[in-house]
Amino acid sequence: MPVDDALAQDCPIREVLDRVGDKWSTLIVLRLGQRTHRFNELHREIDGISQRMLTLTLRALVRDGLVSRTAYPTVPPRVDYELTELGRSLLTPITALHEWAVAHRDDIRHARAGHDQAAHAPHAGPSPEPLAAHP
Amino acid sequence: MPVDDALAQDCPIREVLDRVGDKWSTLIVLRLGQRTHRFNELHREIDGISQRMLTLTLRALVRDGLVSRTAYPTVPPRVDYELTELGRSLLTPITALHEWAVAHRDDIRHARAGHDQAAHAPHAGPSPEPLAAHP
DNA sequence: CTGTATCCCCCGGGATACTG
DNA sequence: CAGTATCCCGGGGGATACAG
Repeated sequence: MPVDDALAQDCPIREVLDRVGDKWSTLIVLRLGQRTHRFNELHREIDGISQRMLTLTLRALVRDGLVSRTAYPTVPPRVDYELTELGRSLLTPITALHEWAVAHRDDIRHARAGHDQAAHAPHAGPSPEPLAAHP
Repeated sequence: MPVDDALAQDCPIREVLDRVGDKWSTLIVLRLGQRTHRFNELHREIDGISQRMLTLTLRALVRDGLVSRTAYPTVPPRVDYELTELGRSLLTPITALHEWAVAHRDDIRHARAGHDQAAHAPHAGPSPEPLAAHP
């Protein structure tokens, strides 16, 4: 499929990005990629997530068929969340993304540092502006 | 590298997700993966993006060393944006993500439809609740 | 053409309290 | 334990106008 289609307005990648895009979904999927988790396990392990967002994000993931929810009618209640096969298949690309992040984190750090320093420097731009006239 | 590290609080994937996460960055990178673009070309081709967000997102991408900006001091001005090598390397994982999206868009659609229908159905859940007592 | 500067609204999402 | 229900604030981001 041509990439152009992916860039059209109603393209599928937008839907996916709306899921992968929010950090919580991705972090949850990565966690569940390790093993099945209970609600509070996720709550404890994913630092900074609020109960509300954990609930909402899990609901969305279940709705999209990426995560399965199993409730045991015991007291106290127990609910297990685990990746579906679809969810596990998503693990592949987001793991690739994760690996890229790890491999290039320093590149980004350096780029930022260099860029910020250039901005604060007194003057004399690092790159001589290209000169040209265009039609 | 163990995935656990990626799930720690200050993990690199969070930084990356903050970039890839917002839909605009990814769409811009995909566009620039095709070819160099001028400002207004991106503005026209990326449906729905505001001038403000295009500017801000491009600035962030340049700052992170993913995109290079070349301004020609002509009148009218002309500015070219293109992926750096780092940017092109990012293209690989997000293309993988894109391909996943294309391959599984229907799966998600169906999952959603099924889930929503089950919610609206009069009664009789589709999956018989598992019964068990746990320690 | 390529931005910058403002205004301003909306809602994402945190904090807190309550329930089955 | 596993959620729901409310309140409420900040800032993300659109619309618009202006500038080099």
